[in-house]
Amino acid sequence: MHMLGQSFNRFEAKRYSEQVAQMIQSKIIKDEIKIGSRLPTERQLADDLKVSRSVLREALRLLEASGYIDVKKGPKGGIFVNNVFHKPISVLWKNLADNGHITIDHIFDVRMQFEPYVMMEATKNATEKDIQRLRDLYVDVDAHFDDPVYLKNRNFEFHVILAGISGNPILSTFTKALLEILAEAAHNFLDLPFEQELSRIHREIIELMAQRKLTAVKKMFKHDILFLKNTLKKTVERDETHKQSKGGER
Amino acid sequence: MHMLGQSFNRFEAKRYSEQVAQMIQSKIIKDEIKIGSRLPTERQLADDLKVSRSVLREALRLLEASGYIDVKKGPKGGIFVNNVFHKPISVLWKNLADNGHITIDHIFDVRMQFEPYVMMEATKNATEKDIQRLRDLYVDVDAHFDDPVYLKNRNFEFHVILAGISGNPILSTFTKALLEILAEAAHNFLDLPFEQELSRIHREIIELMAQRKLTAVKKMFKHDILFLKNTLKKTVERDETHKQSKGGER
DNA sequence: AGAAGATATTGGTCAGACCTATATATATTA
DNA sequence: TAATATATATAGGTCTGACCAATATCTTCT
Repeated sequence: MHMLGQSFNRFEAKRYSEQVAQMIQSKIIKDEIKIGSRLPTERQLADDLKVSRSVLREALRLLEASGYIDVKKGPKGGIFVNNVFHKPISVLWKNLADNGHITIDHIFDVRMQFEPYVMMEATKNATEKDIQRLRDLYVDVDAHFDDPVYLKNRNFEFHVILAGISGNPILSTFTKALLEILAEAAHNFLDLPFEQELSRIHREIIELMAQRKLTAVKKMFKHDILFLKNTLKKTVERDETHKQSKGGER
Repeated sequence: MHMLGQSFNRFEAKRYSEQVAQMIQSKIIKDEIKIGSRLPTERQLADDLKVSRSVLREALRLLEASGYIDVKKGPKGGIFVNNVFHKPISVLWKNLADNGHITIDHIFDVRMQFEPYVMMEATKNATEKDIQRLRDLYVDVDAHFDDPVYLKNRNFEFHVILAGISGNPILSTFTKALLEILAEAAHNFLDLPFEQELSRIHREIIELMAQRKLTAVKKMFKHDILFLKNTLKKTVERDETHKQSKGGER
């Protein structure tokens, strides 16, 4: 690799892989590469950037770990750009939860601490368009009211969009990270009545937001989180107790 | 690679590189690999794990991005394990701050929101040993009271230790991430009187903690953060104004 | 003793081969 | 005709082995 256009970050990064990752990241951030688009193949990209495929791949691992891209195999596969703030901080985070170093309580202590703030900021900043976006999220929900996966995805997305409306990229990322960790810690818990109730609460929150009822929103939102917490704790604890009967030791 | 001991995460991860990364990560977390120790060379490790060096290196990039390891060149170089919660989330985060997508305000909005909570939890949970650890941090500070770098490191470490005492790994990681981003956004601002004042505040906080004066601690801590914010904002804004005279366009 | 240079160690990069999952088209069969 | 095999091409995943480059340490020369 001779030179990647310019130098980055004041002093040039050490490895080519880091430079490549930062360059692609910059282009994504600056919207020079559209979200959802597919980058050239590994071989092509490596060639374009004048680096070996190994270097390119190490760069991809970085971008992937930070959630900038998804990589899929096969034809119609490739390297896809996705919304930065819609992706987990790192695959390795999940492992933390799985190792028992992060508990449900840890997660909810943090959520209770700063998601209501996210909620407040979002309510203050929300434009009519934002509110509409939230409503749209649940517009087809009645048609899928028996589909737990559909509901779960909506309910997840709700929090992500909210963080986005807050206008603070850090909040977006943290929120997303927390939800990802939570999903892992809760062993991807899925329950229809539970998701239905969450949808109901969320839609109620949206309308309160539309009316800018700050206090009510905050109260409802805390209710939302606590409801989630209690349900999950019960399930997970029940799981833990039954664990002994399962063979897998790891 | 035939099999890495066991399978991970319920369903096996896709790539070997991810499996390797998770395996090494697990060993670090379980303390089977000591912090500070040096892993075998890339060639040796790849050989041990029955994977190619390429796969091993992609795994290293993941671990590095998540702060689990440091990699240095040359003899006496190699792969070093470091404290997970003492390292930045990712090199790419820094780039975000550098691109102006994350501002000082974003960072401090978040810090103000949840670091006081960290402070509270730490004060509640702190053992005598914890307090002593904090005092030790500043024990040699008088001898280095003219050394801004020394002070800066202590003041940084203070917040990290505090998050550790809180007992919530998520808070630790977020705190560290915020501080790393901040350092980048503030262009590694360094000023002697400023660091001296921070040291003073921190030592005061430690003594208030020792006496479990919750309210006083919280108040002092907020003061600490706001002082930091205001100082930084002034400096950074001044920097921004002078920017035009600098040639580098990037 | 001190400076200059040789050497060994370890990560960094490269090139090219082959493996594997998967979407799509084609052929086969009920 | 419609459902189901089977072939094929695409794009990532893995492997090998070579060579480059930074750096700590030892050696040699002044």
